[in-house]
Amino acid sequence: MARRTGRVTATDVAKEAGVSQTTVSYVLNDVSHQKISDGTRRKVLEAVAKLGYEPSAAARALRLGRSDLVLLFLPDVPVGGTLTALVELLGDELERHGLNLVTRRERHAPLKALWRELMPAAVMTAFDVADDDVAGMRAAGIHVVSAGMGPVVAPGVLTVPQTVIGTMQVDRLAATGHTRIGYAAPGDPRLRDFLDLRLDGARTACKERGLEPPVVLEVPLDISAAAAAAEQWHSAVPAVTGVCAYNDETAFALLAGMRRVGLAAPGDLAVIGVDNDKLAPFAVPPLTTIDNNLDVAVGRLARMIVSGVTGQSQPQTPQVSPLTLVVRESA
Amino acid sequence: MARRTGRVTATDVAKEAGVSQTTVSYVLNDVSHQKISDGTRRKVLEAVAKLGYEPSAAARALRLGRSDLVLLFLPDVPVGGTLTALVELLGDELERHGLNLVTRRERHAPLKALWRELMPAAVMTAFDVADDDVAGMRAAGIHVVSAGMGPVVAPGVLTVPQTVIGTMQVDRLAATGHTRIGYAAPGDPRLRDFLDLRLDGARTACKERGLEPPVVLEVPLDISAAAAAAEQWHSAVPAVTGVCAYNDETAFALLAGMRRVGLAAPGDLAVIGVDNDKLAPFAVPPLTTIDNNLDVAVGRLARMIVSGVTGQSQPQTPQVSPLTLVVRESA
DNA sequence: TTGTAGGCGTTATCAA
DNA sequence: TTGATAACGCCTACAA
Repeated sequence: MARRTGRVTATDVAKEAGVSQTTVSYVLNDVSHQKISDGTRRKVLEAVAKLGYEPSAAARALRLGRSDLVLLFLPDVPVGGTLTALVELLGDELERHGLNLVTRRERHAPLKALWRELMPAAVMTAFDVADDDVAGMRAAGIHVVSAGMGPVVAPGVLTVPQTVIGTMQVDRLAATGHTRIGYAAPGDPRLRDFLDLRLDGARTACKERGLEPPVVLEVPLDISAAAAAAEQWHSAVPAVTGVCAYNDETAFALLAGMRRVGLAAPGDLAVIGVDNDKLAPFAVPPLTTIDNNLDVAVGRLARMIVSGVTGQSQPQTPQVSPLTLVVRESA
Repeated sequence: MARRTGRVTATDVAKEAGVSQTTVSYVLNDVSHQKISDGTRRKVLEAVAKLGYEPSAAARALRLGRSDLVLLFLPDVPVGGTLTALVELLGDELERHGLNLVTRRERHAPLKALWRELMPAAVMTAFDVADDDVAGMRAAGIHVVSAGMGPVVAPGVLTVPQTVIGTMQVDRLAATGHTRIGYAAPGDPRLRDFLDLRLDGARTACKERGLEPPVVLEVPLDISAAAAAAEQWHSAVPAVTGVCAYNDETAFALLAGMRRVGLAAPGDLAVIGVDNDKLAPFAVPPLTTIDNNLDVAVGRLARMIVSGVTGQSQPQTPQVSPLTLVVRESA
């Protein structure tokens, strides 16, 4: 008695097609070193269609020692437009290859417990990850791809160079004549790691140009606080005339604060963001920003993963995500 | 010879603890009808910790006939803040209960193939789903929860009443003295279904108040186009003085367009959005909008799912997501 | 070219 | 209170 659950199994298909279950498996996975007669193949496929058979992912994973899951570990930061887009794009791309994306936040699950439990085909981390963790996963036959943010450049790593972001912001402000630079830091402490890197980039760029280091003020997503920061920059001596915002959200808040105290961009204070948020063109004035071109980066990541999983080991050269300046009116 | 893969199995734990593999299973799942002596339990747990054992999700799923995956089907619309938040919140909540969220877009995968393949513990759909599909899943022991958008009110369904959104927008405009209403439709055709419902709500509200039906214009995320629409509303006879925007994005575009042609909100044209986007307070002027309180709604959904999966069948009463008006300055 | 048989790691039934 | 043992559905040497 096999049939206790309502599930249609490969054995059912075999019975329906009048062949052995082995043959069904061969047909479905079209094994290269096996010749299947056309008649047999057709019979099997018909039976599959007729019964509506779907292979059990669990059984397959158990047998193969790896599932068709791809684990995405995200840093524990508030999801902005950037990470959202990453998840969406990646999910779409992977599912096109029969892979399923499972997303987790760093904090909740110890990385190791999860990959051991799930036996994913690949793990991707959106932050730099400890070398021995990577080694463990690789040893278990899992393909690891990480999107680091630091200066690390290694095989299997796609680097989104956070420091360069800060540098590009300062470059733009300097190019438009600003010599006293401010930096608008976000309120959320969880963004600390990213902030430090971007800020580093900005500091370096200032130093290289012989400018004073940027004047860092916190600009939370609150108009009053943003207004206070704006005034502080504006009334400093010498006055800060251009501000790098941590991201577009912060830039929006800053612009709103400036408006409240009668300061205009870019005249009184130029503002440049990061992310090229969907709403950036509609800011007042339209927001100049840095676009991280995530769609391009994610395409590469997805390709790395897919080619890794499907065996054809890609060149695996280190990749750096392209950053572009989007000039509008605020800086 | 068992050890071919590097995996630590329950058998390894048993050997280490000097008990049978069965006992390990009992301890780990603390089966209620089984008494385990404290000494045995301790030995097992120590062995688990020492070896770093993690149960195989695949084996478990195969044996149980259901995995710990929860399948989320999203409508094929551009992910706005709303859906993003939903995915994030739901994922966080579920992982707290050991469930893993897998997200798919409607278009790509036929619903049926996917749940048959994955044997998920639960399926959640962010749209109304065909009754026989639901029946099929329920028959397979899968818990189904859907977040419908229509007027359907059924057990296991959380309704986000899209029509009410339109109604509330008109209500607000009417309450502030507007009698000629406009409706700003988004450019993306994939939003059609949502649009129709929201627009219906707006139409109904107008009719009930004895107002003309809303003047519908398309406002894509493009300043020039938005400007043209704004002028058209403003110069109509009688002039449209208040506009319901499909969502906050559309509202931002509209406000930007108005600015370009010298129209001010709410004086020349009042604008009310939907979503309470993070950036809404920073619009010029700050955007009045409808908040769908997704966090609340998602909390309920997650609870429905978790309680369904863990067995304790919740009341399962139909739920309606709470909508609130957030008054700022644009309307 | 097709079929037989064994095992992947778990849970659950039954006997000890 | 504990331990053998049989599935769960699939893949894959190996035999026919």
